[in-house]
Amino acid sequence: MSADQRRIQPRKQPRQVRAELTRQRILTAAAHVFGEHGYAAGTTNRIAERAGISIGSLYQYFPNKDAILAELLVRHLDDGAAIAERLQREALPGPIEDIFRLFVRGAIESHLDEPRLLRVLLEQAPKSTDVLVKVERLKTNLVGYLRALLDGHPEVRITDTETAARLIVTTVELVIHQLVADHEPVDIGCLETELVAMLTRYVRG
Amino acid sequence: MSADQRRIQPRKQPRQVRAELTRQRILTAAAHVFGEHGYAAGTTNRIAERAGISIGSLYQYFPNKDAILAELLVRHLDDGAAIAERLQREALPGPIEDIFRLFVRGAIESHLDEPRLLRVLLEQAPKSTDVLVKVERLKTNLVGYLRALLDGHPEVRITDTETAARLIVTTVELVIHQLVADHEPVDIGCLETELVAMLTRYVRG
DNA sequence: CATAATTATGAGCAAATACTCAGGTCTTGC
DNA sequence: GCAAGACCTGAGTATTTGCTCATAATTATG
Repeated sequence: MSADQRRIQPRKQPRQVRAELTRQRILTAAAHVFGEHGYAAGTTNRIAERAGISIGSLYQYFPNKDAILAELLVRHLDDGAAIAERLQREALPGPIEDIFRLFVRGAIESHLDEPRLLRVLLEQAPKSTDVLVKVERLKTNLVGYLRALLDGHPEVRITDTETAARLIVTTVELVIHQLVADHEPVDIGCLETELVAMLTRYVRG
Repeated sequence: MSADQRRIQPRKQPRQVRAELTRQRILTAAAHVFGEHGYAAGTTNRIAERAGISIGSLYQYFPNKDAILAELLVRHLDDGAAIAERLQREALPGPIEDIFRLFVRGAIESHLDEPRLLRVLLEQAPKSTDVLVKVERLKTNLVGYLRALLDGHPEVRITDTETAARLIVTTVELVIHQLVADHEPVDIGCLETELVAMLTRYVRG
């Protein structure tokens, strides 16, 4: 397939309005197609067709197929980072349970639309170093914040806060991915309640 | 790509010893190649090359590429089912913490070798109805067993045992998949300890 | 209105790859 | 030792698909 991706800028910059519009149409179509067919079967021609443009136009805005999915992933990561930042401002000192609830809600919130695409993003996304760094940065940020929280909160009775923070972040992320994108419809409310309960009782010892 | 898979039996049956040997060599090679390159880039020619046989021989034992991965998945599922069955016999009435530890250890145990392949299996495996049924059956079995355990154990103080059982099974499965196949080496011992602690405190209320 | 710049088109190329088949080699059974 | 069947071979086929490029259409500029 491909692994190079040496051409970063497929063209200089979109300068007209219709150009930016076409770009958006491509990304929207790609989100649908990748979510529907997966990455391998989500062909560029299909994306162009769904976007209502020609295949040539598509390649004027993206250097290759990987770049399209990477762009979608970057957008999702930026959304996640924004939510995480918001949470870190909102979460005033209070019961650890409330903080966890905010945390879990934020995670659920950012995965409600387009769960199928999300799955593709995280499972089959081409692992360009550029994007991987961004993923790692977001995760490290979350883990660091959570660890500081665990260290400073009076309710918390845990020694290995490093491992605990990682476990919590990983658990929330994965469980939500799984259950939101799952075939069997799970009640989101129940899930939230139980997940928060699990985390709370865990850290309170 | 492919989605048919109408030819189930590529040939009647292996009747000589070398035939069965070749079959094994193909599966072993496929496990390596899929684990190394992923499903899409794990070409049948590469598998044949690694197995030291010709591409024609490969297609005498498997009707198509999907079938090879499906066979690997079925084997892993059978292993998992065997371990689960063993656990359900071993786990005598005792502290819930000990039971969870056995549970977690069993899960880790069955994912230690070939973690990369495991990832491919679960993320990119072709979802033939046949295999999906087997996955669902194993999961339902585990959830049912765990729910009965939660319902009957004196230490447990949880009302929604159905959701709890699902949450626990999902969490253990996903966290272990993630951390075992992860790039960053996480201490398995720490992980086991914390995971068991989390589950135990969760169900004890 | 004329010229240049930007954007759009889509037939077709090159490469990759799942899979076939005609014809070999090895094993078995008598 | 000799057929008959089981097993193996690998060059080649058919198809898919990411992507290019020559050309056309549209928009900006002066």
